[in-house]
Amino acid sequence: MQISSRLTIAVHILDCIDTFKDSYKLTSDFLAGSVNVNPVIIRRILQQLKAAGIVNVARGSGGAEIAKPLDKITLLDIYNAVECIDNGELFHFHENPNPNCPVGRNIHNALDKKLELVQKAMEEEMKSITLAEIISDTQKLIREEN
Amino acid sequence: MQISSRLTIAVHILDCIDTFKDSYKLTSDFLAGSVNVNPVIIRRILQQLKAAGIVNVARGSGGAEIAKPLDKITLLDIYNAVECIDNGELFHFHENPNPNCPVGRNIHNALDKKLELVQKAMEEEMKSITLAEIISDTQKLIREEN
DNA sequence: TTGTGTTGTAACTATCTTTGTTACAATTAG
DNA sequence: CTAATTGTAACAAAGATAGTTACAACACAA
Repeated sequence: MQISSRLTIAVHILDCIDTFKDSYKLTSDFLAGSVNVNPVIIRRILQQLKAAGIVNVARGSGGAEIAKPLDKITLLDIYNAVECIDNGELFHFHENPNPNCPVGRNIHNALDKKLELVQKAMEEEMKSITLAEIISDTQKLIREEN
Repeated sequence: MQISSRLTIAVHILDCIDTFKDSYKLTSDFLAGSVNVNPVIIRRILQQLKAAGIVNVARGSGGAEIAKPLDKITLLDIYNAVECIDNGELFHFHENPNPNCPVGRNIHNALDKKLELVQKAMEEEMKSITLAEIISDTQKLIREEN
C-alpha cells in the first residue's frame, strides 16, 4: 500500500502559497487549479495543516498563509499532519497470533523493535528535509525553464 | 495508510517454519493455526515468498521450507515479496498537477528526489535486518519464558 | 490404482480508505 | 445587504485488504 497523495498535495499547496503569496489571494479554488483537484480536497488538507499549526486559513474573507518559517517546517511535520496513522504506527501487525504457540505469543515482541527501527529511519530522513529546501528547489527549476 | 499485515504475517510464517522444521510438517493449516488466520491467506503469502525464492512449497505432499540461509534473507526481501508497491514507489504522487502553473509543472521534479531519499532510508534500514536476527530474538524470548 | 491429504487458485463478500462530488450553513469584507 | 469564501456533512465510486468456500491438480502411501 502506498502512502496517500495527501502528502504530495499538501507540499504542493504549501509551495504554491509561498510562491504566489504576493501575487494572488490563495483561495481553495486557486490552489485547486494548480493541484488539479476539487477545491474541497484542498480545504480538507488545509484544515489538517491548520490543526498542525502549519498554516492559517481566513474564513469568510478567504486565503491561506504559512504560519511558520519555511525552514522550521519539515516533511515529517507535513506527513504527520495529513497522514492518518493508526497509533502512529506505520506497520499493521496482524491482530491475533495464537498465544498457545511459542512463536505466536512472542513474535510481536521480537518484531516490533525491528519495525520501530525502520519507521524511525524513515521519520528521521523526513525530519531532515525542510519545506524551505523543497520550495527553493522548485523555484530553481522554474528559473531554469527560461 | 499503514503497510499491510502481509509483512508481519510473512515474518511470522518464516519464523514458524524455522522453529518447527524438525517437529512438525509445515502445512498451511499448521501455520494458519499459529498466525490465526484462514489457511488460504497463508497459501497466498507462501506463493509470494516462493516467487521471490525465499521458500519452497511442496505441492501435493505438503509442507514448506525456507530456501536460503536465514542471514541471507532481509526484511526488505520479505517486504518486496509480499507488498504490492506500485512501480516500487512508496509515495503516491497526485496525478495531474496543472502544467500551466509554474509550481504545478515543477513540483514533481522537485519533490521526487526528496521522496526517494526517504524511501531509500527506509529500505536501507530494512536491508540491515535479517530473518536470522528476528528468529534468534524470538527464540531468546521463548527461552526467557521459562 | 485408489484414497487421503495438501496445494494452487478462482470466485465471491465485507469492510475500509482514498478520492471525488454536491450542497449548504457560517463567516467576513466591502 | 451582497458576494465570496470557508468548514463540513453527506454521499458515491474505486481500489485494497482480509476473509471465506469450493474445487481441480498433485503427490504419496497403502
